[in-house]
Amino acid sequence: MKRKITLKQIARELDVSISTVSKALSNSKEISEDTTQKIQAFAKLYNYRPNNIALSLKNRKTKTIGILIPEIVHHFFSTVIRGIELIANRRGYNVIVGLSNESFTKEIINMELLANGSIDGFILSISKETLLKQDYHHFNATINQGIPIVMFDRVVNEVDCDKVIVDDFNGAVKAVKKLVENGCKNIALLTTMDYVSVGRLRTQGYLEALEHSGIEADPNLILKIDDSLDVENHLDVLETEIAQFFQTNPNIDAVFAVNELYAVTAMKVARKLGLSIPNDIQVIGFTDGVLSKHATPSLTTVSQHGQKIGEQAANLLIDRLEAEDAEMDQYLSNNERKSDYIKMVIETEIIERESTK
Amino acid sequence: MKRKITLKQIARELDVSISTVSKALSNSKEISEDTTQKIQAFAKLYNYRPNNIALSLKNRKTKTIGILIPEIVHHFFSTVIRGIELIANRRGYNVIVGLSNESFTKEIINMELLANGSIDGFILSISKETLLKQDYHHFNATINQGIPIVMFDRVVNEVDCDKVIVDDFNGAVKAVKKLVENGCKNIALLTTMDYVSVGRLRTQGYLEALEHSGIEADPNLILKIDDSLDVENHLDVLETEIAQFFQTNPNIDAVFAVNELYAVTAMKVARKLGLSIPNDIQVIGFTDGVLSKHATPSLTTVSQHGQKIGEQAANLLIDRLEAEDAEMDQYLSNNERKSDYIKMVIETEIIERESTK
DNA sequence: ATTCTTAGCGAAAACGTTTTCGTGTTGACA
DNA sequence: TGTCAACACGAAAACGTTTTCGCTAAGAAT
Repeated sequence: MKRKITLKQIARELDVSISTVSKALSNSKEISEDTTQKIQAFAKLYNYRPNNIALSLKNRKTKTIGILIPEIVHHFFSTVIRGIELIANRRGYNVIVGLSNESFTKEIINMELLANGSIDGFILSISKETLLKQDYHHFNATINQGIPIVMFDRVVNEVDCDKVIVDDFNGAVKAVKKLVENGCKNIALLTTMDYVSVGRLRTQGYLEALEHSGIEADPNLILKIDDSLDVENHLDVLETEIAQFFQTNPNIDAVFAVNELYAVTAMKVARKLGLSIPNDIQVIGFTDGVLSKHATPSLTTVSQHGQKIGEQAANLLIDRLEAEDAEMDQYLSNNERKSDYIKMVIETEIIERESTK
Repeated sequence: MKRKITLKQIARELDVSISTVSKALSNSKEISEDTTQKIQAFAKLYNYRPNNIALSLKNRKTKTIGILIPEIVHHFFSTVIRGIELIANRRGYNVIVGLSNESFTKEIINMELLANGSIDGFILSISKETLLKQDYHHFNATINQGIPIVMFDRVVNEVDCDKVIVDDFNGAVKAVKKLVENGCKNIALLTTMDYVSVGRLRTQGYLEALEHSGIEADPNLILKIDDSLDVENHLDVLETEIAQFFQTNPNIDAVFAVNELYAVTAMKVARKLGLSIPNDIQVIGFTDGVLSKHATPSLTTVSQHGQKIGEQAANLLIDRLEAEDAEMDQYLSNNERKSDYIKMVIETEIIERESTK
């Protein structure tokens, strides 16, 4: 087992100073061609690579981005990560991933852990518990420490930073309008409790589209599902709830669901009740994941372009990180270069499949 | 914006030496109670936290694990990550994620990048291209540098390291035997090309189960699908291929598929052909993902326990890392403590759902 | 009064870099 | 021969820690 070789070892071996080795390897013209050749050859032979940690310490930057998300086993979040990783790698950064598991405490712990030098900036999506508590001090604290944050999807006005969001409102509007155009009169909404902002926005979009179409919203056609319990493992609860909903409202001719799971479950339940999709009921879901694509019938969805969100978030963060460098060079104080944060909105797109006409 | 405070600043502020501050904060009894109190109070006030990078450099260990996987938008891999992250966090480690995107070159680049001090060890699953090329020098090189590797799922005998694998062979055997017990006579196999080891093992399990049940394997009932092309975006190709397969083999009464996608697609195609599941055809898939759970009918699968794999892999790696520390303390050379690598096999489990009787 | 402990603290090295600033040697030029 | 620039290299600081070792002063022991 040969440990990685260091500058010091090369220097000793070749009987020169550490500085000389360093300079030679960076092709400084301070060093004679002879020595440079010799050193580079030796370095190549022993496969020398500078130690990242030492560089990080010296440069006071790690070239690493911290990603903090509520859950990784989730199609949307993993596509976002893919987007981040793509851009990050292309621009010379690594990504380190932390999972909050929707927990406020784990979110804080993870942030503090990473904020102590391990990363240059964060890309994150807020956990449900944090949204419930409405306690955002840890975000502001890290920003105050000079560590920039880019939030995506689940964002919040109380924190001043770059944001990349899905146009949840308009996505919902588009979806519901499509159902209206397809002739639906009694469009049901399957949504979550309101504290997750995206759910609220989608609900608002639903209402807006109805109003704009001259249809009066019927509160009976809105089913709010408590997602504080682990729905994935209580599918039966979800199914019976939706079944009851359908039975007490037999006039429903369309369903707009704020996520994929609700949508496919609604389809499943509908068919069990003898309803045909899309003939009796048309369905559109939010989030274009693997379920939608492979469901039978395949599900028309509002695609959020997760990968694009990740890419934009990564670009925003890295832009800001490198702008900071430039500012340092130009002796600009933080006050002069006033923080004008960007809120980037990613347009949604309706992917038409078999669950609508 | 206040940058994070350092030992040096505390020392200057309180007019003591850096050493004193460091010792006081670690409650060394070299320092008087008075001074300790004063320093700790000050540190708390300014929210002092030691700089991770500096610690990493000093201790020559980063307390981070590098994960290298072919693809993140994939239910199995994300559950593995979740398992790794769970254990890693619990044992005081962070995880940094790299994606090879099934590319040999990206795999190498990522490894070299992280191996230069950024991480203490790797947990990885080999990319398809690497498996095709059968070039594993980069794995052996990093191991030789003293960086331990734990491989999972897609492993290879040519590299000497800890491994965590699914019992692909027995999983397939169990699945096919179940189909036989359910009365199926003509069990089809939907598999991939052989170079991905897991596909090969599952195929072998299929053959073994048939033989053991006294059924002669019919080559016509085996469909090898070329997964070098991006199947997800060429679903139609997959569907027609399977449709043809069904039509030329109308005697098929069961399907065993080596992954989830093939299985649900087979179900979809079967139903389009007017076949009923599970009455006309029973289906079992490998990999228990989100598709299986929510398909209609829901799919009976061989669960791989991805999270458990991740947990075991993380434990193996961290155990080895910390064993190294202990060895150092005991002045044991690498030769004495001979590397006896562990190959851990995670048993599969059949999750019965609606696609079988 | 002298020596010995011991408590309490600081100096310095080390981890692996990069970079600034010297410094000695050479050759050219006056 | 003396001066000067250019060349080639080394010493040292800095990034933020931890830890070993040494030092001083005070009190105890002789």
